[in-house]
Amino acid sequence: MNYITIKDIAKKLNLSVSTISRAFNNKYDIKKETRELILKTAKEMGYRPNPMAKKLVQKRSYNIGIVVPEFINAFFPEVIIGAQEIFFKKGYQVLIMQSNENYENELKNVQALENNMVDGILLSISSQTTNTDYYKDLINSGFPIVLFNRVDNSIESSRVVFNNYKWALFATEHLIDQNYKRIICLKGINSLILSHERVKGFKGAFLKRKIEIDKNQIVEAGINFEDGERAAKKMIDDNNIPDAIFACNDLCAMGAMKIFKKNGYRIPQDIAFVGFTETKFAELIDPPLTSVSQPTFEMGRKAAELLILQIENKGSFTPQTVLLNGQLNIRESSVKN
Amino acid sequence: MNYITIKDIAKKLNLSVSTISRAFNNKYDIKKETRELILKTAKEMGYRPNPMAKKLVQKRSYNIGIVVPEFINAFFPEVIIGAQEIFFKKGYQVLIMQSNENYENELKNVQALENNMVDGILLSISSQTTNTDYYKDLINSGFPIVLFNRVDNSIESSRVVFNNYKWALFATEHLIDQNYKRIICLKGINSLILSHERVKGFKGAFLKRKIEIDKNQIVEAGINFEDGERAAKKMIDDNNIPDAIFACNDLCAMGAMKIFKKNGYRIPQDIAFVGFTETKFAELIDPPLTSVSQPTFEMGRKAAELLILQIENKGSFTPQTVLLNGQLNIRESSVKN
DNA sequence: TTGTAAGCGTTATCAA
DNA sequence: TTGATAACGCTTACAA
Repeated sequence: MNYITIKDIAKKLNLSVSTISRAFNNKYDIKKETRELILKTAKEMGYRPNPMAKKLVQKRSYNIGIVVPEFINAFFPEVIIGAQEIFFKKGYQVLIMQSNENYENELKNVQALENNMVDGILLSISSQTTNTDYYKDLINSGFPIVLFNRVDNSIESSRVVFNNYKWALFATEHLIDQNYKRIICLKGINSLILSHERVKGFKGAFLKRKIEIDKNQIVEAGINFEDGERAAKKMIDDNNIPDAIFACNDLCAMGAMKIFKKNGYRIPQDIAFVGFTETKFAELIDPPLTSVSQPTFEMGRKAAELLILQIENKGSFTPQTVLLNGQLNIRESSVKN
Repeated sequence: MNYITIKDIAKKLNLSVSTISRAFNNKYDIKKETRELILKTAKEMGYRPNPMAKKLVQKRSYNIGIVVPEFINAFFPEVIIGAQEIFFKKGYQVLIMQSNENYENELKNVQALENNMVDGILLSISSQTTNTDYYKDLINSGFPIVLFNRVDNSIESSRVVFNNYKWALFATEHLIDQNYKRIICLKGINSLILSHERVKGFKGAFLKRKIEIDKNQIVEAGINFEDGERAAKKMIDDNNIPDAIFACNDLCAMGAMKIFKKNGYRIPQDIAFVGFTETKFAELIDPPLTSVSQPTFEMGRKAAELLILQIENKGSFTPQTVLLNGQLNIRESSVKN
């Protein structure tokens, strides 16, 4: 749309293009008045620097790639907003890709971003990603990658993760404190580290309180509504009814709640519920669901900062891990009055 | 990461750079064997074209901007995925910005995208946007913009919208057919055209069935859960209880449902409910909510196609409007058995 | 069918 | 403090 270049400004002011260029990058010496004149004229002429030319000569794309497994729950969009906030301020553009929880897509996305010469990538791996060799090679070749939320511990990179252990422990303690006795943990997706950490936190709470725990207290479920429904149905069929449930995921909790309610169980009088990864609906359902909320925007901001740090200090850089804290939002579903 | 250029290939094969370039853009004459040799060698050498150089000389950024009002509900993320699918195939990168339902942000986003020299913008205006002069000027200057979902009819551009009128009419007819008599419409955000269209559809159904309609049947509510709660409370306080409610938004419907349920009303026996803009939770709540679902991904795809069309046929281009159809998902909330 | 060379809009080196 | 000029990697007239 805009064809005014530094050449045009140079011609108009009878200066050289280098002077014009310098006026915009105030790291060089230039007379104050000249500089002001140039800036003023540029504005008048409606000049806008051409980012492509700049990128070409600087051999930097100022593009960042973000690869997430899904885009439908509010979680990742919120992380992305947080990250974008930081990148935008620092002059980076963000290219967002989603893998749809599929490893092939994920790999393609990363490669597409490489082809677009992004300066770095923020990556949250899909639940189906088991082979991370490509990412390891990429990192070893010096390419800046920061993992967030869904990480693989065998990859040596900076990472931003939620303290799943600690908050699962707190959530479980909350149930123990309410004097619930038969507490069940609904486990999330098996392939994700964060699922295991949450289960570990669940166990940790019992350990801390010196209460014995039975392995039947851990039930494989999943992260979807249907997974919770299925798990609840099985408990009812087996006539194995707990008095409290800690679900590793809100949706799963909500599915189980629906089935129990349908079968006449009252919440929390008969069965108490605690969820994890607060969704917007936690407080809207009946009864409102106690859940652990995560600092999504903060996660994005931190990840972005780590990546920029790495990009701008290539070479002298050691991977860092940021562990984020959350909040236990206690609501009716877990409190007998 | 990758420093192999066409020069390197040229040197290695004793050819000129132009021949190499031509091998990759098969619109020029070039001997088949040379071409194949070049492609093979390029691959072996690990050559990747530098997008910045290409963009600089072609004076095209191959960047597209998408500006949405929010990012939290699944609606816009899904539209974006659909759009990205098309753009990606055609070699465009997508820059996503969100205005947080704020006009100032929206304007800043559009201007930031202009500065990044995007080739075009997909825009869905915020609920607070009343002044669209900037966008009109931009369009008049020849800049390709396609509006989607949240549009302003005074802007002359291509647009992709949902047929709100038609589907609100269908949804309302569904209630009339069930023989509900006192039907209320909960209206959405007043500043959005789509709210008015849905109300028009509501009225249209009565007109079609030759049933008189009272203006008290339209109640100002909003699009949030709390808006629905508030509206329901008021009806209860006023002792003005309908036997069916058509809410212009699922969340609003769910808020109202919660209050009525809490006050002992049964759904659908006492009050039937129909929502709009299906959320993932429509079928998960109790009872499952009848709602109109929209083709979100399709909306993104169509908008992307229109924008590409416009970008690639600059000059000879007339704005088009695409009107999308949805689906009425009938569930328990609106059907007495 | 291939090569030469100018040019895209910047930055950056060197000289003045 | 400023200017001339090469360079970034590619495309594209024009020439051969």
